Amino acid sequence: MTEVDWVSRFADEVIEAAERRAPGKTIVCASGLSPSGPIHLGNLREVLTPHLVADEIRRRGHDCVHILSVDDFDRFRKVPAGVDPSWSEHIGKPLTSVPAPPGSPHPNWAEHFKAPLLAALQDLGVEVRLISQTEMYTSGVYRERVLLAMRERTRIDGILGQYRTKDATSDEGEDDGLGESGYYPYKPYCSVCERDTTTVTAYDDDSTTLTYTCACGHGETVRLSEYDFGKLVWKVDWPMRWAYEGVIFEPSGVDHSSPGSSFVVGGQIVREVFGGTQPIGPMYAFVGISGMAKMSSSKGSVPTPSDALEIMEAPLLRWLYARRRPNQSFKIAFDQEILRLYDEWDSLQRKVAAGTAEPLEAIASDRAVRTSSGPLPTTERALPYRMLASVADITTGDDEQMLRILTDLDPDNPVTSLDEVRPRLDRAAHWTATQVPTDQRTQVRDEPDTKLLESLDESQRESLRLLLQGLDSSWSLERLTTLVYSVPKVLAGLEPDAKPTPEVKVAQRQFFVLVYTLLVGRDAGPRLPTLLLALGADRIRTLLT
RNA sequence: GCGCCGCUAGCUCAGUUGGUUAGAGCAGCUGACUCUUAAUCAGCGGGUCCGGGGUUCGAGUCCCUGGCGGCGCACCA
Repeated sequence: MTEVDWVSRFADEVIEAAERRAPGKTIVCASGLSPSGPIHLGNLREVLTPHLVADEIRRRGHDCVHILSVDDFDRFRKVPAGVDPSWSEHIGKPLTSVPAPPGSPHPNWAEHFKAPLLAALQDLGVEVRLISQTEMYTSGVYRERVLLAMRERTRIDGILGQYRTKDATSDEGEDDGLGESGYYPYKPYCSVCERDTTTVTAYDDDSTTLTYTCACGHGETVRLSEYDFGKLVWKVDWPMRWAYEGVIFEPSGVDHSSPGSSFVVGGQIVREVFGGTQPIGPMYAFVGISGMAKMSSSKGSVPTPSDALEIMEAPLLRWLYARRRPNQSFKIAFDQEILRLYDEWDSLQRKVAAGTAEPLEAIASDRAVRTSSGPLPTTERALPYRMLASVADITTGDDEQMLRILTDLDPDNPVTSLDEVRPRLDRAAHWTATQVPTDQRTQVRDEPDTKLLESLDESQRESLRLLLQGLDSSWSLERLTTLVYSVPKVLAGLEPDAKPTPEVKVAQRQFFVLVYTLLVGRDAGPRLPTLLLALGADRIRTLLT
């Protein structure tokens, strides 16, 4: 078969471009993230898209590195809701110079948001070479490029000018050489207050002396060839890094698709100023969330990769990103949809095992379950997520009870330890506990429904009596199953193991509804024998009499 | 105003360089099942491929033009 997915197509393109641009050298795929706040599932696409492509390139035997640039040298822009307003004094400082939010174990703001992402990436099997922009700038490795950009500032200003649309006539005055109003692609952080509330007032190419004033009152003249506390403005910074790292592939969000956006402008700057080439850069669409029980967006609590990994296993999350082309938006299920999603995944795994999966499906599955370094951890015994969620629901996640129920499930091949069904069980339990609305949780009644009990007719009472009578001698999942189905038969005068007539079937339904109503206050619930087993005989007696 | 993306079955999406009767999963319907992991299995029905033009022997696919929806941009990173 010659079916190819989007990952493979990009890999073709990247390998070809790499051979043209830098034959024999390690292929560079790149991602960039700003740790200015929680790194959410949309940002994950910035990492997973190059990851999948890089992984495919490696699978084909090429040298390939995936770099992850962390823009931790960006300025702290605003204090998010929920953080002490006093943090506003840090606005303008590099993210690595801002203290982490209160209570965080991390040394600074950037670390605080970066750490959980790195943990998630590890779980996802994503291997990257981390690059801290703070380290890069302050260690001076970009120095030559910074000086180059300053020397070329007029050219850069001209390029940027081509994309400026706002009343170009008003304050336009050929101000190229005029110190104060001149354009500088570099912004120093103030050496006293650490903020970027600075203005460059003079620069001399030969001596590289740069004079700036800061809103804090400080002002000084430094030698840019020695001063490393500052950075290129974003639209110049990005192309500079493309050239520096030799990036061949780096996607970007759709917000970079506008005219005059950094990706478009960057393409011109990297060519004309840095003598580099623009990477292949698909735009990826946004990732939405379905469900996410009542998380008010005003609180700014958008789900992160770590949040997703608490309710689903890593291969499943990888699958979601791998099976859709980058330009398609998709949603990640935090609501009931996840049950369907897991069903679909399990069914796909069965098809793959049987060799009956569609080629494209099989490819997506393969990208989800392994990387070029090997397979991702899986659950040894992949019981249906739906069932695990149910078991967690009625036992409220109690290990002992869950094990008992799971053990009784299949007596011929019993679950002997919860570890067999982990980590999937933990994901399902966590989902049940955190995402299922309380009105959909199984809520076992505290008190008997006396009103309903009193209104029952004689045959209904008799059915309950028969059930209670048989409880003790039927205390296993299988025997309880037999018991609950036999009650209506006996009531109809048939043998307990008689073949059910249509009338009996109707009676069974009604009986089940009655028991469900009395136990959980609804007309349906987890499979009845399972529910009974979970509740225990005493509780059942209390509620049914 | 400008730009990017999307529009195919009730829903979520496949549909390869244009090529026979447009596919899948879920949902739905029907049936099976001494009988239910909030099931399972088998089968069935279901589409003006957003509208309108054009190119072509042939268009879901290419071009133009409207519409609707999402996202973004205007010297911010």
